[in-house]
Amino acid sequence: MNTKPKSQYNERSACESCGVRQLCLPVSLDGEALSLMDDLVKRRAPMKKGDYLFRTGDKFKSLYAIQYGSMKSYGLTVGGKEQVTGFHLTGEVLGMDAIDEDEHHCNAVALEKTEVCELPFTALETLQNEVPSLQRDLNKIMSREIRRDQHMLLMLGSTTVEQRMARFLLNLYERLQKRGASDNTLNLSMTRQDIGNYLGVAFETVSRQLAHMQDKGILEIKNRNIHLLDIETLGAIAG
Amino acid sequence: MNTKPKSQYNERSACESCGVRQLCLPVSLDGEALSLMDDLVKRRAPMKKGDYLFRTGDKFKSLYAIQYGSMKSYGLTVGGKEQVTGFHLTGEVLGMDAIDEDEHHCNAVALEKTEVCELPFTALETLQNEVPSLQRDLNKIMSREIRRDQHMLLMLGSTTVEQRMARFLLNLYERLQKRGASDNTLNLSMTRQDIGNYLGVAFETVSRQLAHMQDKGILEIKNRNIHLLDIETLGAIAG
DNA sequence: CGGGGGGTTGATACATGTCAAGCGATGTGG
DNA sequence: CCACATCGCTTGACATGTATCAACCCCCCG
Repeated sequence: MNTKPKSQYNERSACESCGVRQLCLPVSLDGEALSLMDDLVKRRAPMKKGDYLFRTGDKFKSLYAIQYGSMKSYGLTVGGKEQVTGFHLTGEVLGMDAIDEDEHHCNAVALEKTEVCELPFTALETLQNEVPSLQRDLNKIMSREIRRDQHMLLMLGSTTVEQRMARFLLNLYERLQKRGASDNTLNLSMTRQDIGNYLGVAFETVSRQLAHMQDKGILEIKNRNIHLLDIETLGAIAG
Repeated sequence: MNTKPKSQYNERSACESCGVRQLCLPVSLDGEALSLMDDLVKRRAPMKKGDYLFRTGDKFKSLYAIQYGSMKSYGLTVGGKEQVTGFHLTGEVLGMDAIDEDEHHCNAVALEKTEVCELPFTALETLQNEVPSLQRDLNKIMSREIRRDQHMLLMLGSTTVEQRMARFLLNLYERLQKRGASDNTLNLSMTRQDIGNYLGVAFETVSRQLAHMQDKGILEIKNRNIHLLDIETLGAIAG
């Protein structure tokens, strides 16, 4: 049904709503280039909680930009245990780890109802040749991902669990702020288990740390909603 | 003295010896492109232990490829404490975190006598336009860096220190193997303190863990030389 | 309504951080 | 070239934080 040229316009809307403009920011594309870009963006059927976007070993085809929802990525240790490597929020790009060896090196699974835009990579590379500014943008997006990961490393390097927890929460907070969140509430889509796995602590410890922070008046817990009350103190704990 | 065109040939040699061919691998450049590439690579004076390659806030100008030696990169927490984010060995590329916002976000300091090649980034981007394969290579290099960092995250996510230690050692081992190391000896250029900081444990614990592994016959410690005796067991501990 | 997964909380053992002392290697200045 | 100072490393003792096991509750979903 979507074979008519007009359908491209649908995709274009899709693209814009999925935030390609935001994602690629600072996107320096002019109208024409943007249109070319829009043409290559594919929509994907919405995923429900637990659906996989890709798995370890899958052939690399596309980058994915999260339109709404959230995902987690994880690898398996040699022992076969799950090891969470990251959480991905609306507006962020996944799959860049796969460019090098042409296959994915982690599993990406939706934590809630989630929709992504697909950016076929060969098309992206071709377009890169025609539009130098796109090449710059892609470099920047990848650079940002590198910085994000290194920031995480910095986060996890702390000795005390309280610090890691504080840094984790602040990190989520900042990422949401960047996306235009107005209030101080984090709607965690991941389980305590995921958080603990990610931070390298037992999930009971996550629970206790949160409770402790609540006691100190730093935040308020309502199931998976964390309302941050005292961001300054949280920052002080983070170090 | 080096103003004659011939001097470019020196630089070319420099480039090759610094491993641009290796670094950019799979480098698909043909002779002409490689020559262009060589032209843009700059040599840098050797650094001695403690010299800085760049610091947080420095304007981003170049990527750097380590010709020989090793470096560590670290950031500062809000509290002003050092937080090691990575160790970089011969043949690896630094500085990619800075592309996005045009300034460096960490400090890079030599851990021993070290020499790097400088790859001025604007020149690299220009050349990228002329040589599409270079663009692919750069994408791949950045992708590899992303994967490296995510692998580290996976490493640090474990609860037991023994595991982290094992993963750390194996990681170094693998990186050296890739660079053609033949024996199983790690010549650590970083202090126990750096390792502890990086792994999020007290440096005394690093010391004890190593001693413990030595007791079990997994490795042999001679100051900063770690001779791996039983890599299988080490892998089993790593999980 | 029942079941199950996720979350909290408590008790206990153990691992790790911290403080402290001493050792060894390295480099510097006399 | 040696002596000394310094830094890095190891090892011990102790207190504390965290993992682990277990019981229970809550909420969501079927």
